[in-house]
Amino acid sequence: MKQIPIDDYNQFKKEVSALKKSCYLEFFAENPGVFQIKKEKTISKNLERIFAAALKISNKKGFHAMTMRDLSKAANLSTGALYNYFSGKDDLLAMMQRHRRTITSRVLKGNIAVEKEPLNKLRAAIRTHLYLSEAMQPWFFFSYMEAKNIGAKERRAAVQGELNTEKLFAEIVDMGRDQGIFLTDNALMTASLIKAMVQDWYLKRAKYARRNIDVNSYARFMTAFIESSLLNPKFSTPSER
Amino acid sequence: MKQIPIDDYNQFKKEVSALKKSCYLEFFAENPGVFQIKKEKTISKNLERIFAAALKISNKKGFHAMTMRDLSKAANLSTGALYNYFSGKDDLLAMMQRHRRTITSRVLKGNIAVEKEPLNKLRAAIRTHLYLSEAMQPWFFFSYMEAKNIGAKERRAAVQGELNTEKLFAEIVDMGRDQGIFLTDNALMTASLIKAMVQDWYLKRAKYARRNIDVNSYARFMTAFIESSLLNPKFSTPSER
DNA sequence: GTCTATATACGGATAGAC
DNA sequence: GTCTATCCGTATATAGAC
Repeated sequence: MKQIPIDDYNQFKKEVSALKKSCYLEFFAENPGVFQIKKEKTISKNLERIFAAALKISNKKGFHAMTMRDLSKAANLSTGALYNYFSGKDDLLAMMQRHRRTITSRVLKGNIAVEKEPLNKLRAAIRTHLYLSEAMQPWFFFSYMEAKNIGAKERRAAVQGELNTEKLFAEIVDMGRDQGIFLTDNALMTASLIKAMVQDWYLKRAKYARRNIDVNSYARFMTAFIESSLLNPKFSTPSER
Repeated sequence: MKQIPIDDYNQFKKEVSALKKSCYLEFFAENPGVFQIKKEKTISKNLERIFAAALKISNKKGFHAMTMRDLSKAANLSTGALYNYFSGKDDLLAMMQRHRRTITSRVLKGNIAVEKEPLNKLRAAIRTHLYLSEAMQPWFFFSYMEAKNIGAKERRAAVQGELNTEKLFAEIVDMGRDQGIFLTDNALMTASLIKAMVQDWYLKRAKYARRNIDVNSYARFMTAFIESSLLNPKFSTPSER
């Protein structure tokens, strides 16, 4: 997975946007016959419209409350046409969950792997997660809120995805502890708390927007707060930026 | 509001249980004519069954996906009888949201007011919030997940309730900073992060249960993590417990 | 590929007996 | 107070024309 720079949000956003599109096509290539549609161009364009509409409506009143009529109107496609892109509402939900998970996993792993020092890894992990959930906020909000409303198999995948993300954080904290840079008696619990904080960013987006706190301010504050708790004073470095 | 002790969870739980029941009766007394029911005993017993059933089903598959038939079966009342206790699904949802908010606000404010020192206030606030959301976990999970699926007026009340809770934390941090005990350059942001961490407790209950982390371990770890970040080293005290 | 029209089922709410 | 039976709107999904 190629790395996406994490010091410039605008640059990051552009690359995520490209990655999203390439994932549609990849999915299309890997699952021939799932769609009744032939042309890549058509499918890519319409999937994007469908997803955007589904996110907008679901995040306002819930996926289950969104009707196919709602969706067809917002996506500018008839209800009949929608069924060329997914086999039913459940299927649409599952597709969207998978799409978000795939992108998250790729971007996170890629960006963390680039860094070698625990402290830099931790900073990269936090900032990448924040940037990604900012660039795809409706997707993250949707995934979180609708996670329980899917079939058992898909739900297990969703839970597992969450645990994997947490594990990424935990491994970094663990490594830092082993090197004496971080002080903690429970790396996994530390990771849980960090995860809670990064999730708050996309779950309470409106609140932070009202207070004029953008993703960079949030990243700076959160990082400083965590490092102030976690860093071994013996190794203290000037704080980031 | 009388204080509920926060060093013993079992004791706490018992008192919250009593408070819950008294809130039903209070609501009943304050709104004569809302219910078609006459006897306090009947209404209290059935409301409890209805709420319990609604929480169980909604938290599994979402309030909107729960049908009146589901609810009637789980509550052991016919669909017709249910309408003696609320005027429709929307009304039920709103009632439940209000009930949770009322209790939260009373208990939190009461327990914080007892303490005078910022550090003790902070510890009381965190532990009370954790204990309360533990004793009423299904209620808190429900309120969070269904907050967006209600009418505009009720939603404003829900958002305001959240902000009030956050403000309780922020005021404590502010006071501590003024007294030189806490080090922070943004009390409100600190409160937001603390709130994100206490919320994680009731949102990811299953995860922590699987790891054998109970509410007391969580409280200890979280408190230690925050204090390690926030406390002015000049004033450092031996950590709690 | 997309549309309109429609089959079919399901859910909220009420009527009226007991 | 609670039940059963039922009305009626609405939702998903499909059929078939273009």
